[in-house]
Order: sequence, then C-alpha cells, then structure tokens
Amino acid sequence: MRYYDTMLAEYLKNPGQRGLGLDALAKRKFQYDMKSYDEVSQKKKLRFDEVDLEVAANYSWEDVYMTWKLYSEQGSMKDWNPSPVKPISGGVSIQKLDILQDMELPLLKILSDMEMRGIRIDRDFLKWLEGRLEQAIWELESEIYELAWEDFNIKSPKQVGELLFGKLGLPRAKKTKTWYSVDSEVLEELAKKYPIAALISKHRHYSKLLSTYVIGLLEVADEDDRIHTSFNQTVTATGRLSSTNPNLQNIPHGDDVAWEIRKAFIPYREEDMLVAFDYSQIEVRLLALMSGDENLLWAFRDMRDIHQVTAEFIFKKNTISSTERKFAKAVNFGVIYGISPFWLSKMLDIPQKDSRHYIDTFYASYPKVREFYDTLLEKARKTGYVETLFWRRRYTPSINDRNKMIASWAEREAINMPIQGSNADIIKLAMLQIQEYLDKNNCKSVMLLQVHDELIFNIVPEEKETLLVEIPRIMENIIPNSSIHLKADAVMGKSWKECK
DNA sequence: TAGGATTGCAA
DNA sequence: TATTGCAATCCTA
Repeated sequence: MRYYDTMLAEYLKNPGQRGLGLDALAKRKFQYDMKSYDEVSQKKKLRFDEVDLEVAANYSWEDVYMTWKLYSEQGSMKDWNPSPVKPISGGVSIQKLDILQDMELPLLKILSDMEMRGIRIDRDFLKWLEGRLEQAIWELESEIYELAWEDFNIKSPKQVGELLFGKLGLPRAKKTKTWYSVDSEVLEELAKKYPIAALISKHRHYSKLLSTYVIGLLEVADEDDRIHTSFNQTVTATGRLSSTNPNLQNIPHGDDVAWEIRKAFIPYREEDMLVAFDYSQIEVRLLALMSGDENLLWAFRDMRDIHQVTAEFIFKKNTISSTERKFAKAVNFGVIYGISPFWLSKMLDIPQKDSRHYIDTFYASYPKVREFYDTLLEKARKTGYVETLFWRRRYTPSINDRNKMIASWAEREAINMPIQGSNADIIKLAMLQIQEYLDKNNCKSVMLLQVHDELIFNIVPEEKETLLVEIPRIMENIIPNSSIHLKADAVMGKSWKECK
C-alpha cells in the first residue's frame, strides 16, 4: 500500500517548526482558511455522521484537495536534500536514503500498530500501590505539620518556601525567577541539618509517583488493562520520537519505590515475557564513528569500558576508583551535550579549575573529537544547519546571533543534534528491519515500546530463543561496514522491572 | 479557564 | 552556565 503524510514531509524539512497540521499548512502555503469542525458540527453538538450530507461534503473536499495540493508541492525529499552519499570515518560511506519514503513513512505504520496494541498493566498491583503510597503520604503530612507547627499545602513551592525561609528562617540557596528555590537539590542540602526538609523531600517523591504514574496510568488503562500511548513523530528538533497520553518514555527506575512502578508493566499472557533490547553506550559510539577518533574507536574495538578508558586518560593511571569512573562518565556525557567547565564543576562538586582540566584532557585524549566539533560548528555557522548520519537536518540559524548567550545556546544544540539525531535514525531503522523480520517469519511476538535507545517487546515462549539472538543482531548491523561496532543487549523478565 | 512557573521523571 | 522531551500542580491573569 502506498501512503503519504504532509505533516511528516513538512517536519523533515524543518523539524523545529510548529503548526504542521493541515489547517496551518493550507493557511501558510496557500493562504487558505479551512473550515473548522466547530463550524460544521455547530460547536461539537453533532457527530460527523449527524451532519447534513451537503455540509459534510463541503467540509470534506477541503481536506482532500489541500492534502493533494501539499503533496504536489512537497514532492520528493530529493528536491531539498541533494547530496547522494555521505563520507564518514574509515572510508565508509552511508548510501543516502530518503528519510521520508524509506524511514518515517514506513515507521508510521509500525508506530500506529504499537499504539493500538498497547502494553498490559497489572491493575490490581497499581491499586495496591496507590493505597500504600496514599498511606505513606498521609503519615508524612502529619509529621511535617507537627514540625511546622501549622498546616499548609506541601505541594505548593511558594508555601514551602515561605515556611522554610520565612517562618523557620532556614538558609536560602539558589533563586528561581520569582523567589528562592525549594527544589530537590535545595531540600537535600537542607535535609542534612533539618529533618523537616527531608520529610518534604520524601513527600514530593511519593506524590510524584502517586499522581503522575500510579493514578495517571490507572486513569488511561482500557478495559483490557492495556495502556495505549501516542507516539508523536513530528515533535522533536532532533528526530527522536516523543510519547504522550501517557508518556511511557519517562517511567521511573530509581532504586526504591520508583522501581515498583515498572512491576506493573507485564506481558500479555502468563507464559509470555517482556524483553528489553537496548543499545549500549550508543551516543559515545556514534561520537567515535562520526569523529573518526582513533582512541575512541580502539577503545570500542577492544571492547573496553569507555568510561574507564576516559578515566585512565584523565587521571593518567590504570587503577581507577569508582569516583574517578563516575567523573569520567560525566565528562563523556558532558562533552556530547557541550557542557561548560562551570556546569561540570557544579555537577561533580569540584573546583572549576579541575573540571576545566578534565574537559581539556578529554579533547587532548580524543583529538579528532575536537576537530569534528570545530568542523561541525564552522559548517553550522556557514550553512545554518547540522545533519545526522542519515541526513536528517536541523536548522540552527541563531548560531550567528550577536547575543553571545543565544549563539552559544545554538552551538550546544548544533553539537548535540548529530549524535542524538543519528541515534534516533538508527533505532528507527532497527524498528523497520525488526518488524520486517517478524512479518517475514510470521512471528507472534510484538513490539510494544520505543524509549530512545531501547525497544520493549512482548515475546511468546516458542520464539524466545530465536528473537533473543536475532533482534540484537539486527540492531547491531544497522550501519553496514561501519568502523564502529554497535552493541545491543537483551534483558527479559515477567515485568518491566525485571528487564534491568 | 488559560497559561506561566516550578518541579521532576526519562534517554 | 548540559541535550531532547511530557506532565502534575499551583496560582495568577
């Protein structure tokens, strides 16, 4: 079946823009005001099948005609993205594919199937968790009121601030736009001396889990105990998906009660398993691939722990403590996001002199990473855009802004996009190839979720052995003849919690 | 009731 | 003064 989507086409031309719907595009491109459904249905009083036929027809032709007009105008992606082959490191080239025709449009069908399928939850377990959290929150509440000598709304940052910094006179730390911050960082610091801060912190944590996850998920589960998220394909600036109603891409996995939330996600049938397949350290691997840095490439070729390797460079020794590894990990990630020494020092709670040294040493150890970023920024300043491995494009025109803050913000966007966006390209291609494999082999196992660098499946017992091998194999071989080895791990369990 | 502000959850 | 997201809640306009 052939199909097309004007919204996807427009998104790919410029993923930053809003107003990609048919109405907005008709207005923007053809100065045409489409009739609203409100007009036709007399302010939603009528269902569409109750609308007078002539009125309905008069409303419908616009959708058809405007879609066709846009389709004709948009044409093929090749018109605006002409280069045929992209040279990357190690003499490897990536054959240009048309990301609309060969990636996003086929993915649309897969995402739609995933949404309709839904993921099963254990409603009874969530109900039980709801009661337990309510009880815990209620107890915390009384303790807090006792220490505060008054009742107030603990969920109101304003009232918490007034109590802590006003009535109780606790030391103030950082500011928000309007007053003094009472976020978790501040509360944790205060909690060292003042028990009430620890209690408020815990209350926050439990309230978050209860309202967003327990109640939130129970509210949207259907009569078959399944949750159907919406995967949005035209929201992010980098090419990632996003998930709403509910967002299933930010389910907690903290080390305590938060983990319990994931216990509620279960396979369709008693005998099935949930399996999570995730790309291991894909962003640093992509940095190695795209920069062509030999030291990074060697580290992965030798199957080294990349944070350990960076730590060895930074601290110039072979025995690395867990703190040193943690620091190196923060540096590895920080570089991908274009972090400043200031922020890194704050994050690691070390002097700015040290954090600056760590970042400098990183670039000295992986010299081609700096070259890669220099070239990237130079090109972004000249052309106004950056691109992924598979030619997805993001425009960052403000990189030439006279305001230095605005320009450096755009620089960080430009630095991050090729990595985050290539990651998105790769997992999207993996989803296509995996689905193709499942179809070809008449598999009963199905894809349920995508969480940026991992895929969650409902696996039936008779396919377990094969798919646990085949799916990672497909994921690892998305880039043909690559100088870098992509690594995919599989973890299975009777609930999402066990897939860790 | 709409929307900004704050907060916190994920990769 | 680290990238990309979504949502609950409070509270003002």
